[in-house]
Amino acid sequence: MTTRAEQREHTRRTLVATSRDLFATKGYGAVGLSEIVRAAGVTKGALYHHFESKADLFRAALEQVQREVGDDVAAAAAAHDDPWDQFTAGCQAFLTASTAPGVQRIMLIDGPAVLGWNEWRAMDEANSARHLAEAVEELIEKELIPKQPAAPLTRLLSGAMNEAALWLASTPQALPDTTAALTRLLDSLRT
Amino acid sequence: MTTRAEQREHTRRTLVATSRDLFATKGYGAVGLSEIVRAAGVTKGALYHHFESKADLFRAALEQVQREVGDDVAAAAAAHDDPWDQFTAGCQAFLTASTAPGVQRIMLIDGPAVLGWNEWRAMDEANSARHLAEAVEELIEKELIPKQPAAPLTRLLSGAMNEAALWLASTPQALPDTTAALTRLLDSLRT
DNA sequence: TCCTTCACATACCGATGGTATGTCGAGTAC
DNA sequence: GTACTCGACATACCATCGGTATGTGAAGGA
Repeated sequence: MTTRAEQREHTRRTLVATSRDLFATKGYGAVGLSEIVRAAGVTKGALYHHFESKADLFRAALEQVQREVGDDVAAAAAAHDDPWDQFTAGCQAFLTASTAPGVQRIMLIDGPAVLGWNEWRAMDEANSARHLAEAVEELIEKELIPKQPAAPLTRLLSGAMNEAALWLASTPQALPDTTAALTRLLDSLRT
Repeated sequence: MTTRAEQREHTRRTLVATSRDLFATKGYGAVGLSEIVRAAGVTKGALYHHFESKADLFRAALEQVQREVGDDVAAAAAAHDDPWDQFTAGCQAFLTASTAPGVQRIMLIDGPAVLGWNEWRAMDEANSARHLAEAVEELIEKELIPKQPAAPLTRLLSGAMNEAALWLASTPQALPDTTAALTRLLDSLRT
């Protein structure tokens, strides 16, 4: 026998997981609710019992993706002691994680379009991009990077890596050149 | 009396112009075809006579936006003789042009989502971002930037500036800090 | 045991992107 | 100048979509 809370959690999880797959492979606009509920084995009633709109369901999927990427970045950084090594390792880990299928489309393409850039940014900051901001702040504080406001530089780097990840998705053979270029860029920032 | 070619060109222009305004202010998904044709003073028949889908109309609007931005960048670069000055002036011009209303949403948010990243990239390369690629190649060739493949660095810089433009839209007071950070980043690349 | 509540399922709605067909005037051949 | 063609739309229509209102049966507290 399954308790109600278990059942609830199970349905919600399935909904997020299946919609995430569909959103990632076909894009938000090309996926209908009917397709989602069919693949999840529930009805539209269930969907609207858990989420208040299609965009709200997408938001849940996006949050999951961002948390996964954020965890990957944090884990890669934690493997080093030196702040600078943590920083570069985290950046490379972000590139790798973002190139994985099931991430790109949701996190970098449809995210801003569906939720609006401001909300997307807020979520990004709260999850995956938070580590980048903290790392940059620390490097500036320890003067491994010239004293300057942290936020603008963080955004520049975040944008550069986002774009690189998108490019790698369609040009995977450019991975070595791209990581090299990123490393060169980061190194050139050093004091 | 108006010739047929004139009439044709006129309706097409108004369609692109009005839809561009609507797309820019409300976003692609939130604008209906009925709203577009009403604002343009034509019917859906006319729209589908000129464009084969809503996305195709968007494509025309995007192309217009990109060309304008590209022209701005080229003009700013042409005002200088030194290659490095051309480069930095073009980058700053891109930031300014992209921050203008009626550009951001279409070019940076909805563009990739509606047309897919690959097509968006191809259009970007063909129009506004072409100048950046050429500038980077020239700088590398003249060894003002260390010898390296041009494409990856171009993408990193393009992404950084796109993100900066989006950030400035919601945080206009950060303009001086952001241009400073960009300048610092570009300078640090120099040989 | 009863009865409320919750987790859905069913049935339905307006609006949307897209299409098929109708219309009317500008161009063209004679 | 007349007749015919064709292109630039307008009108009418359709399937599907996101979203809502209502029904239902089982869980779980009293």
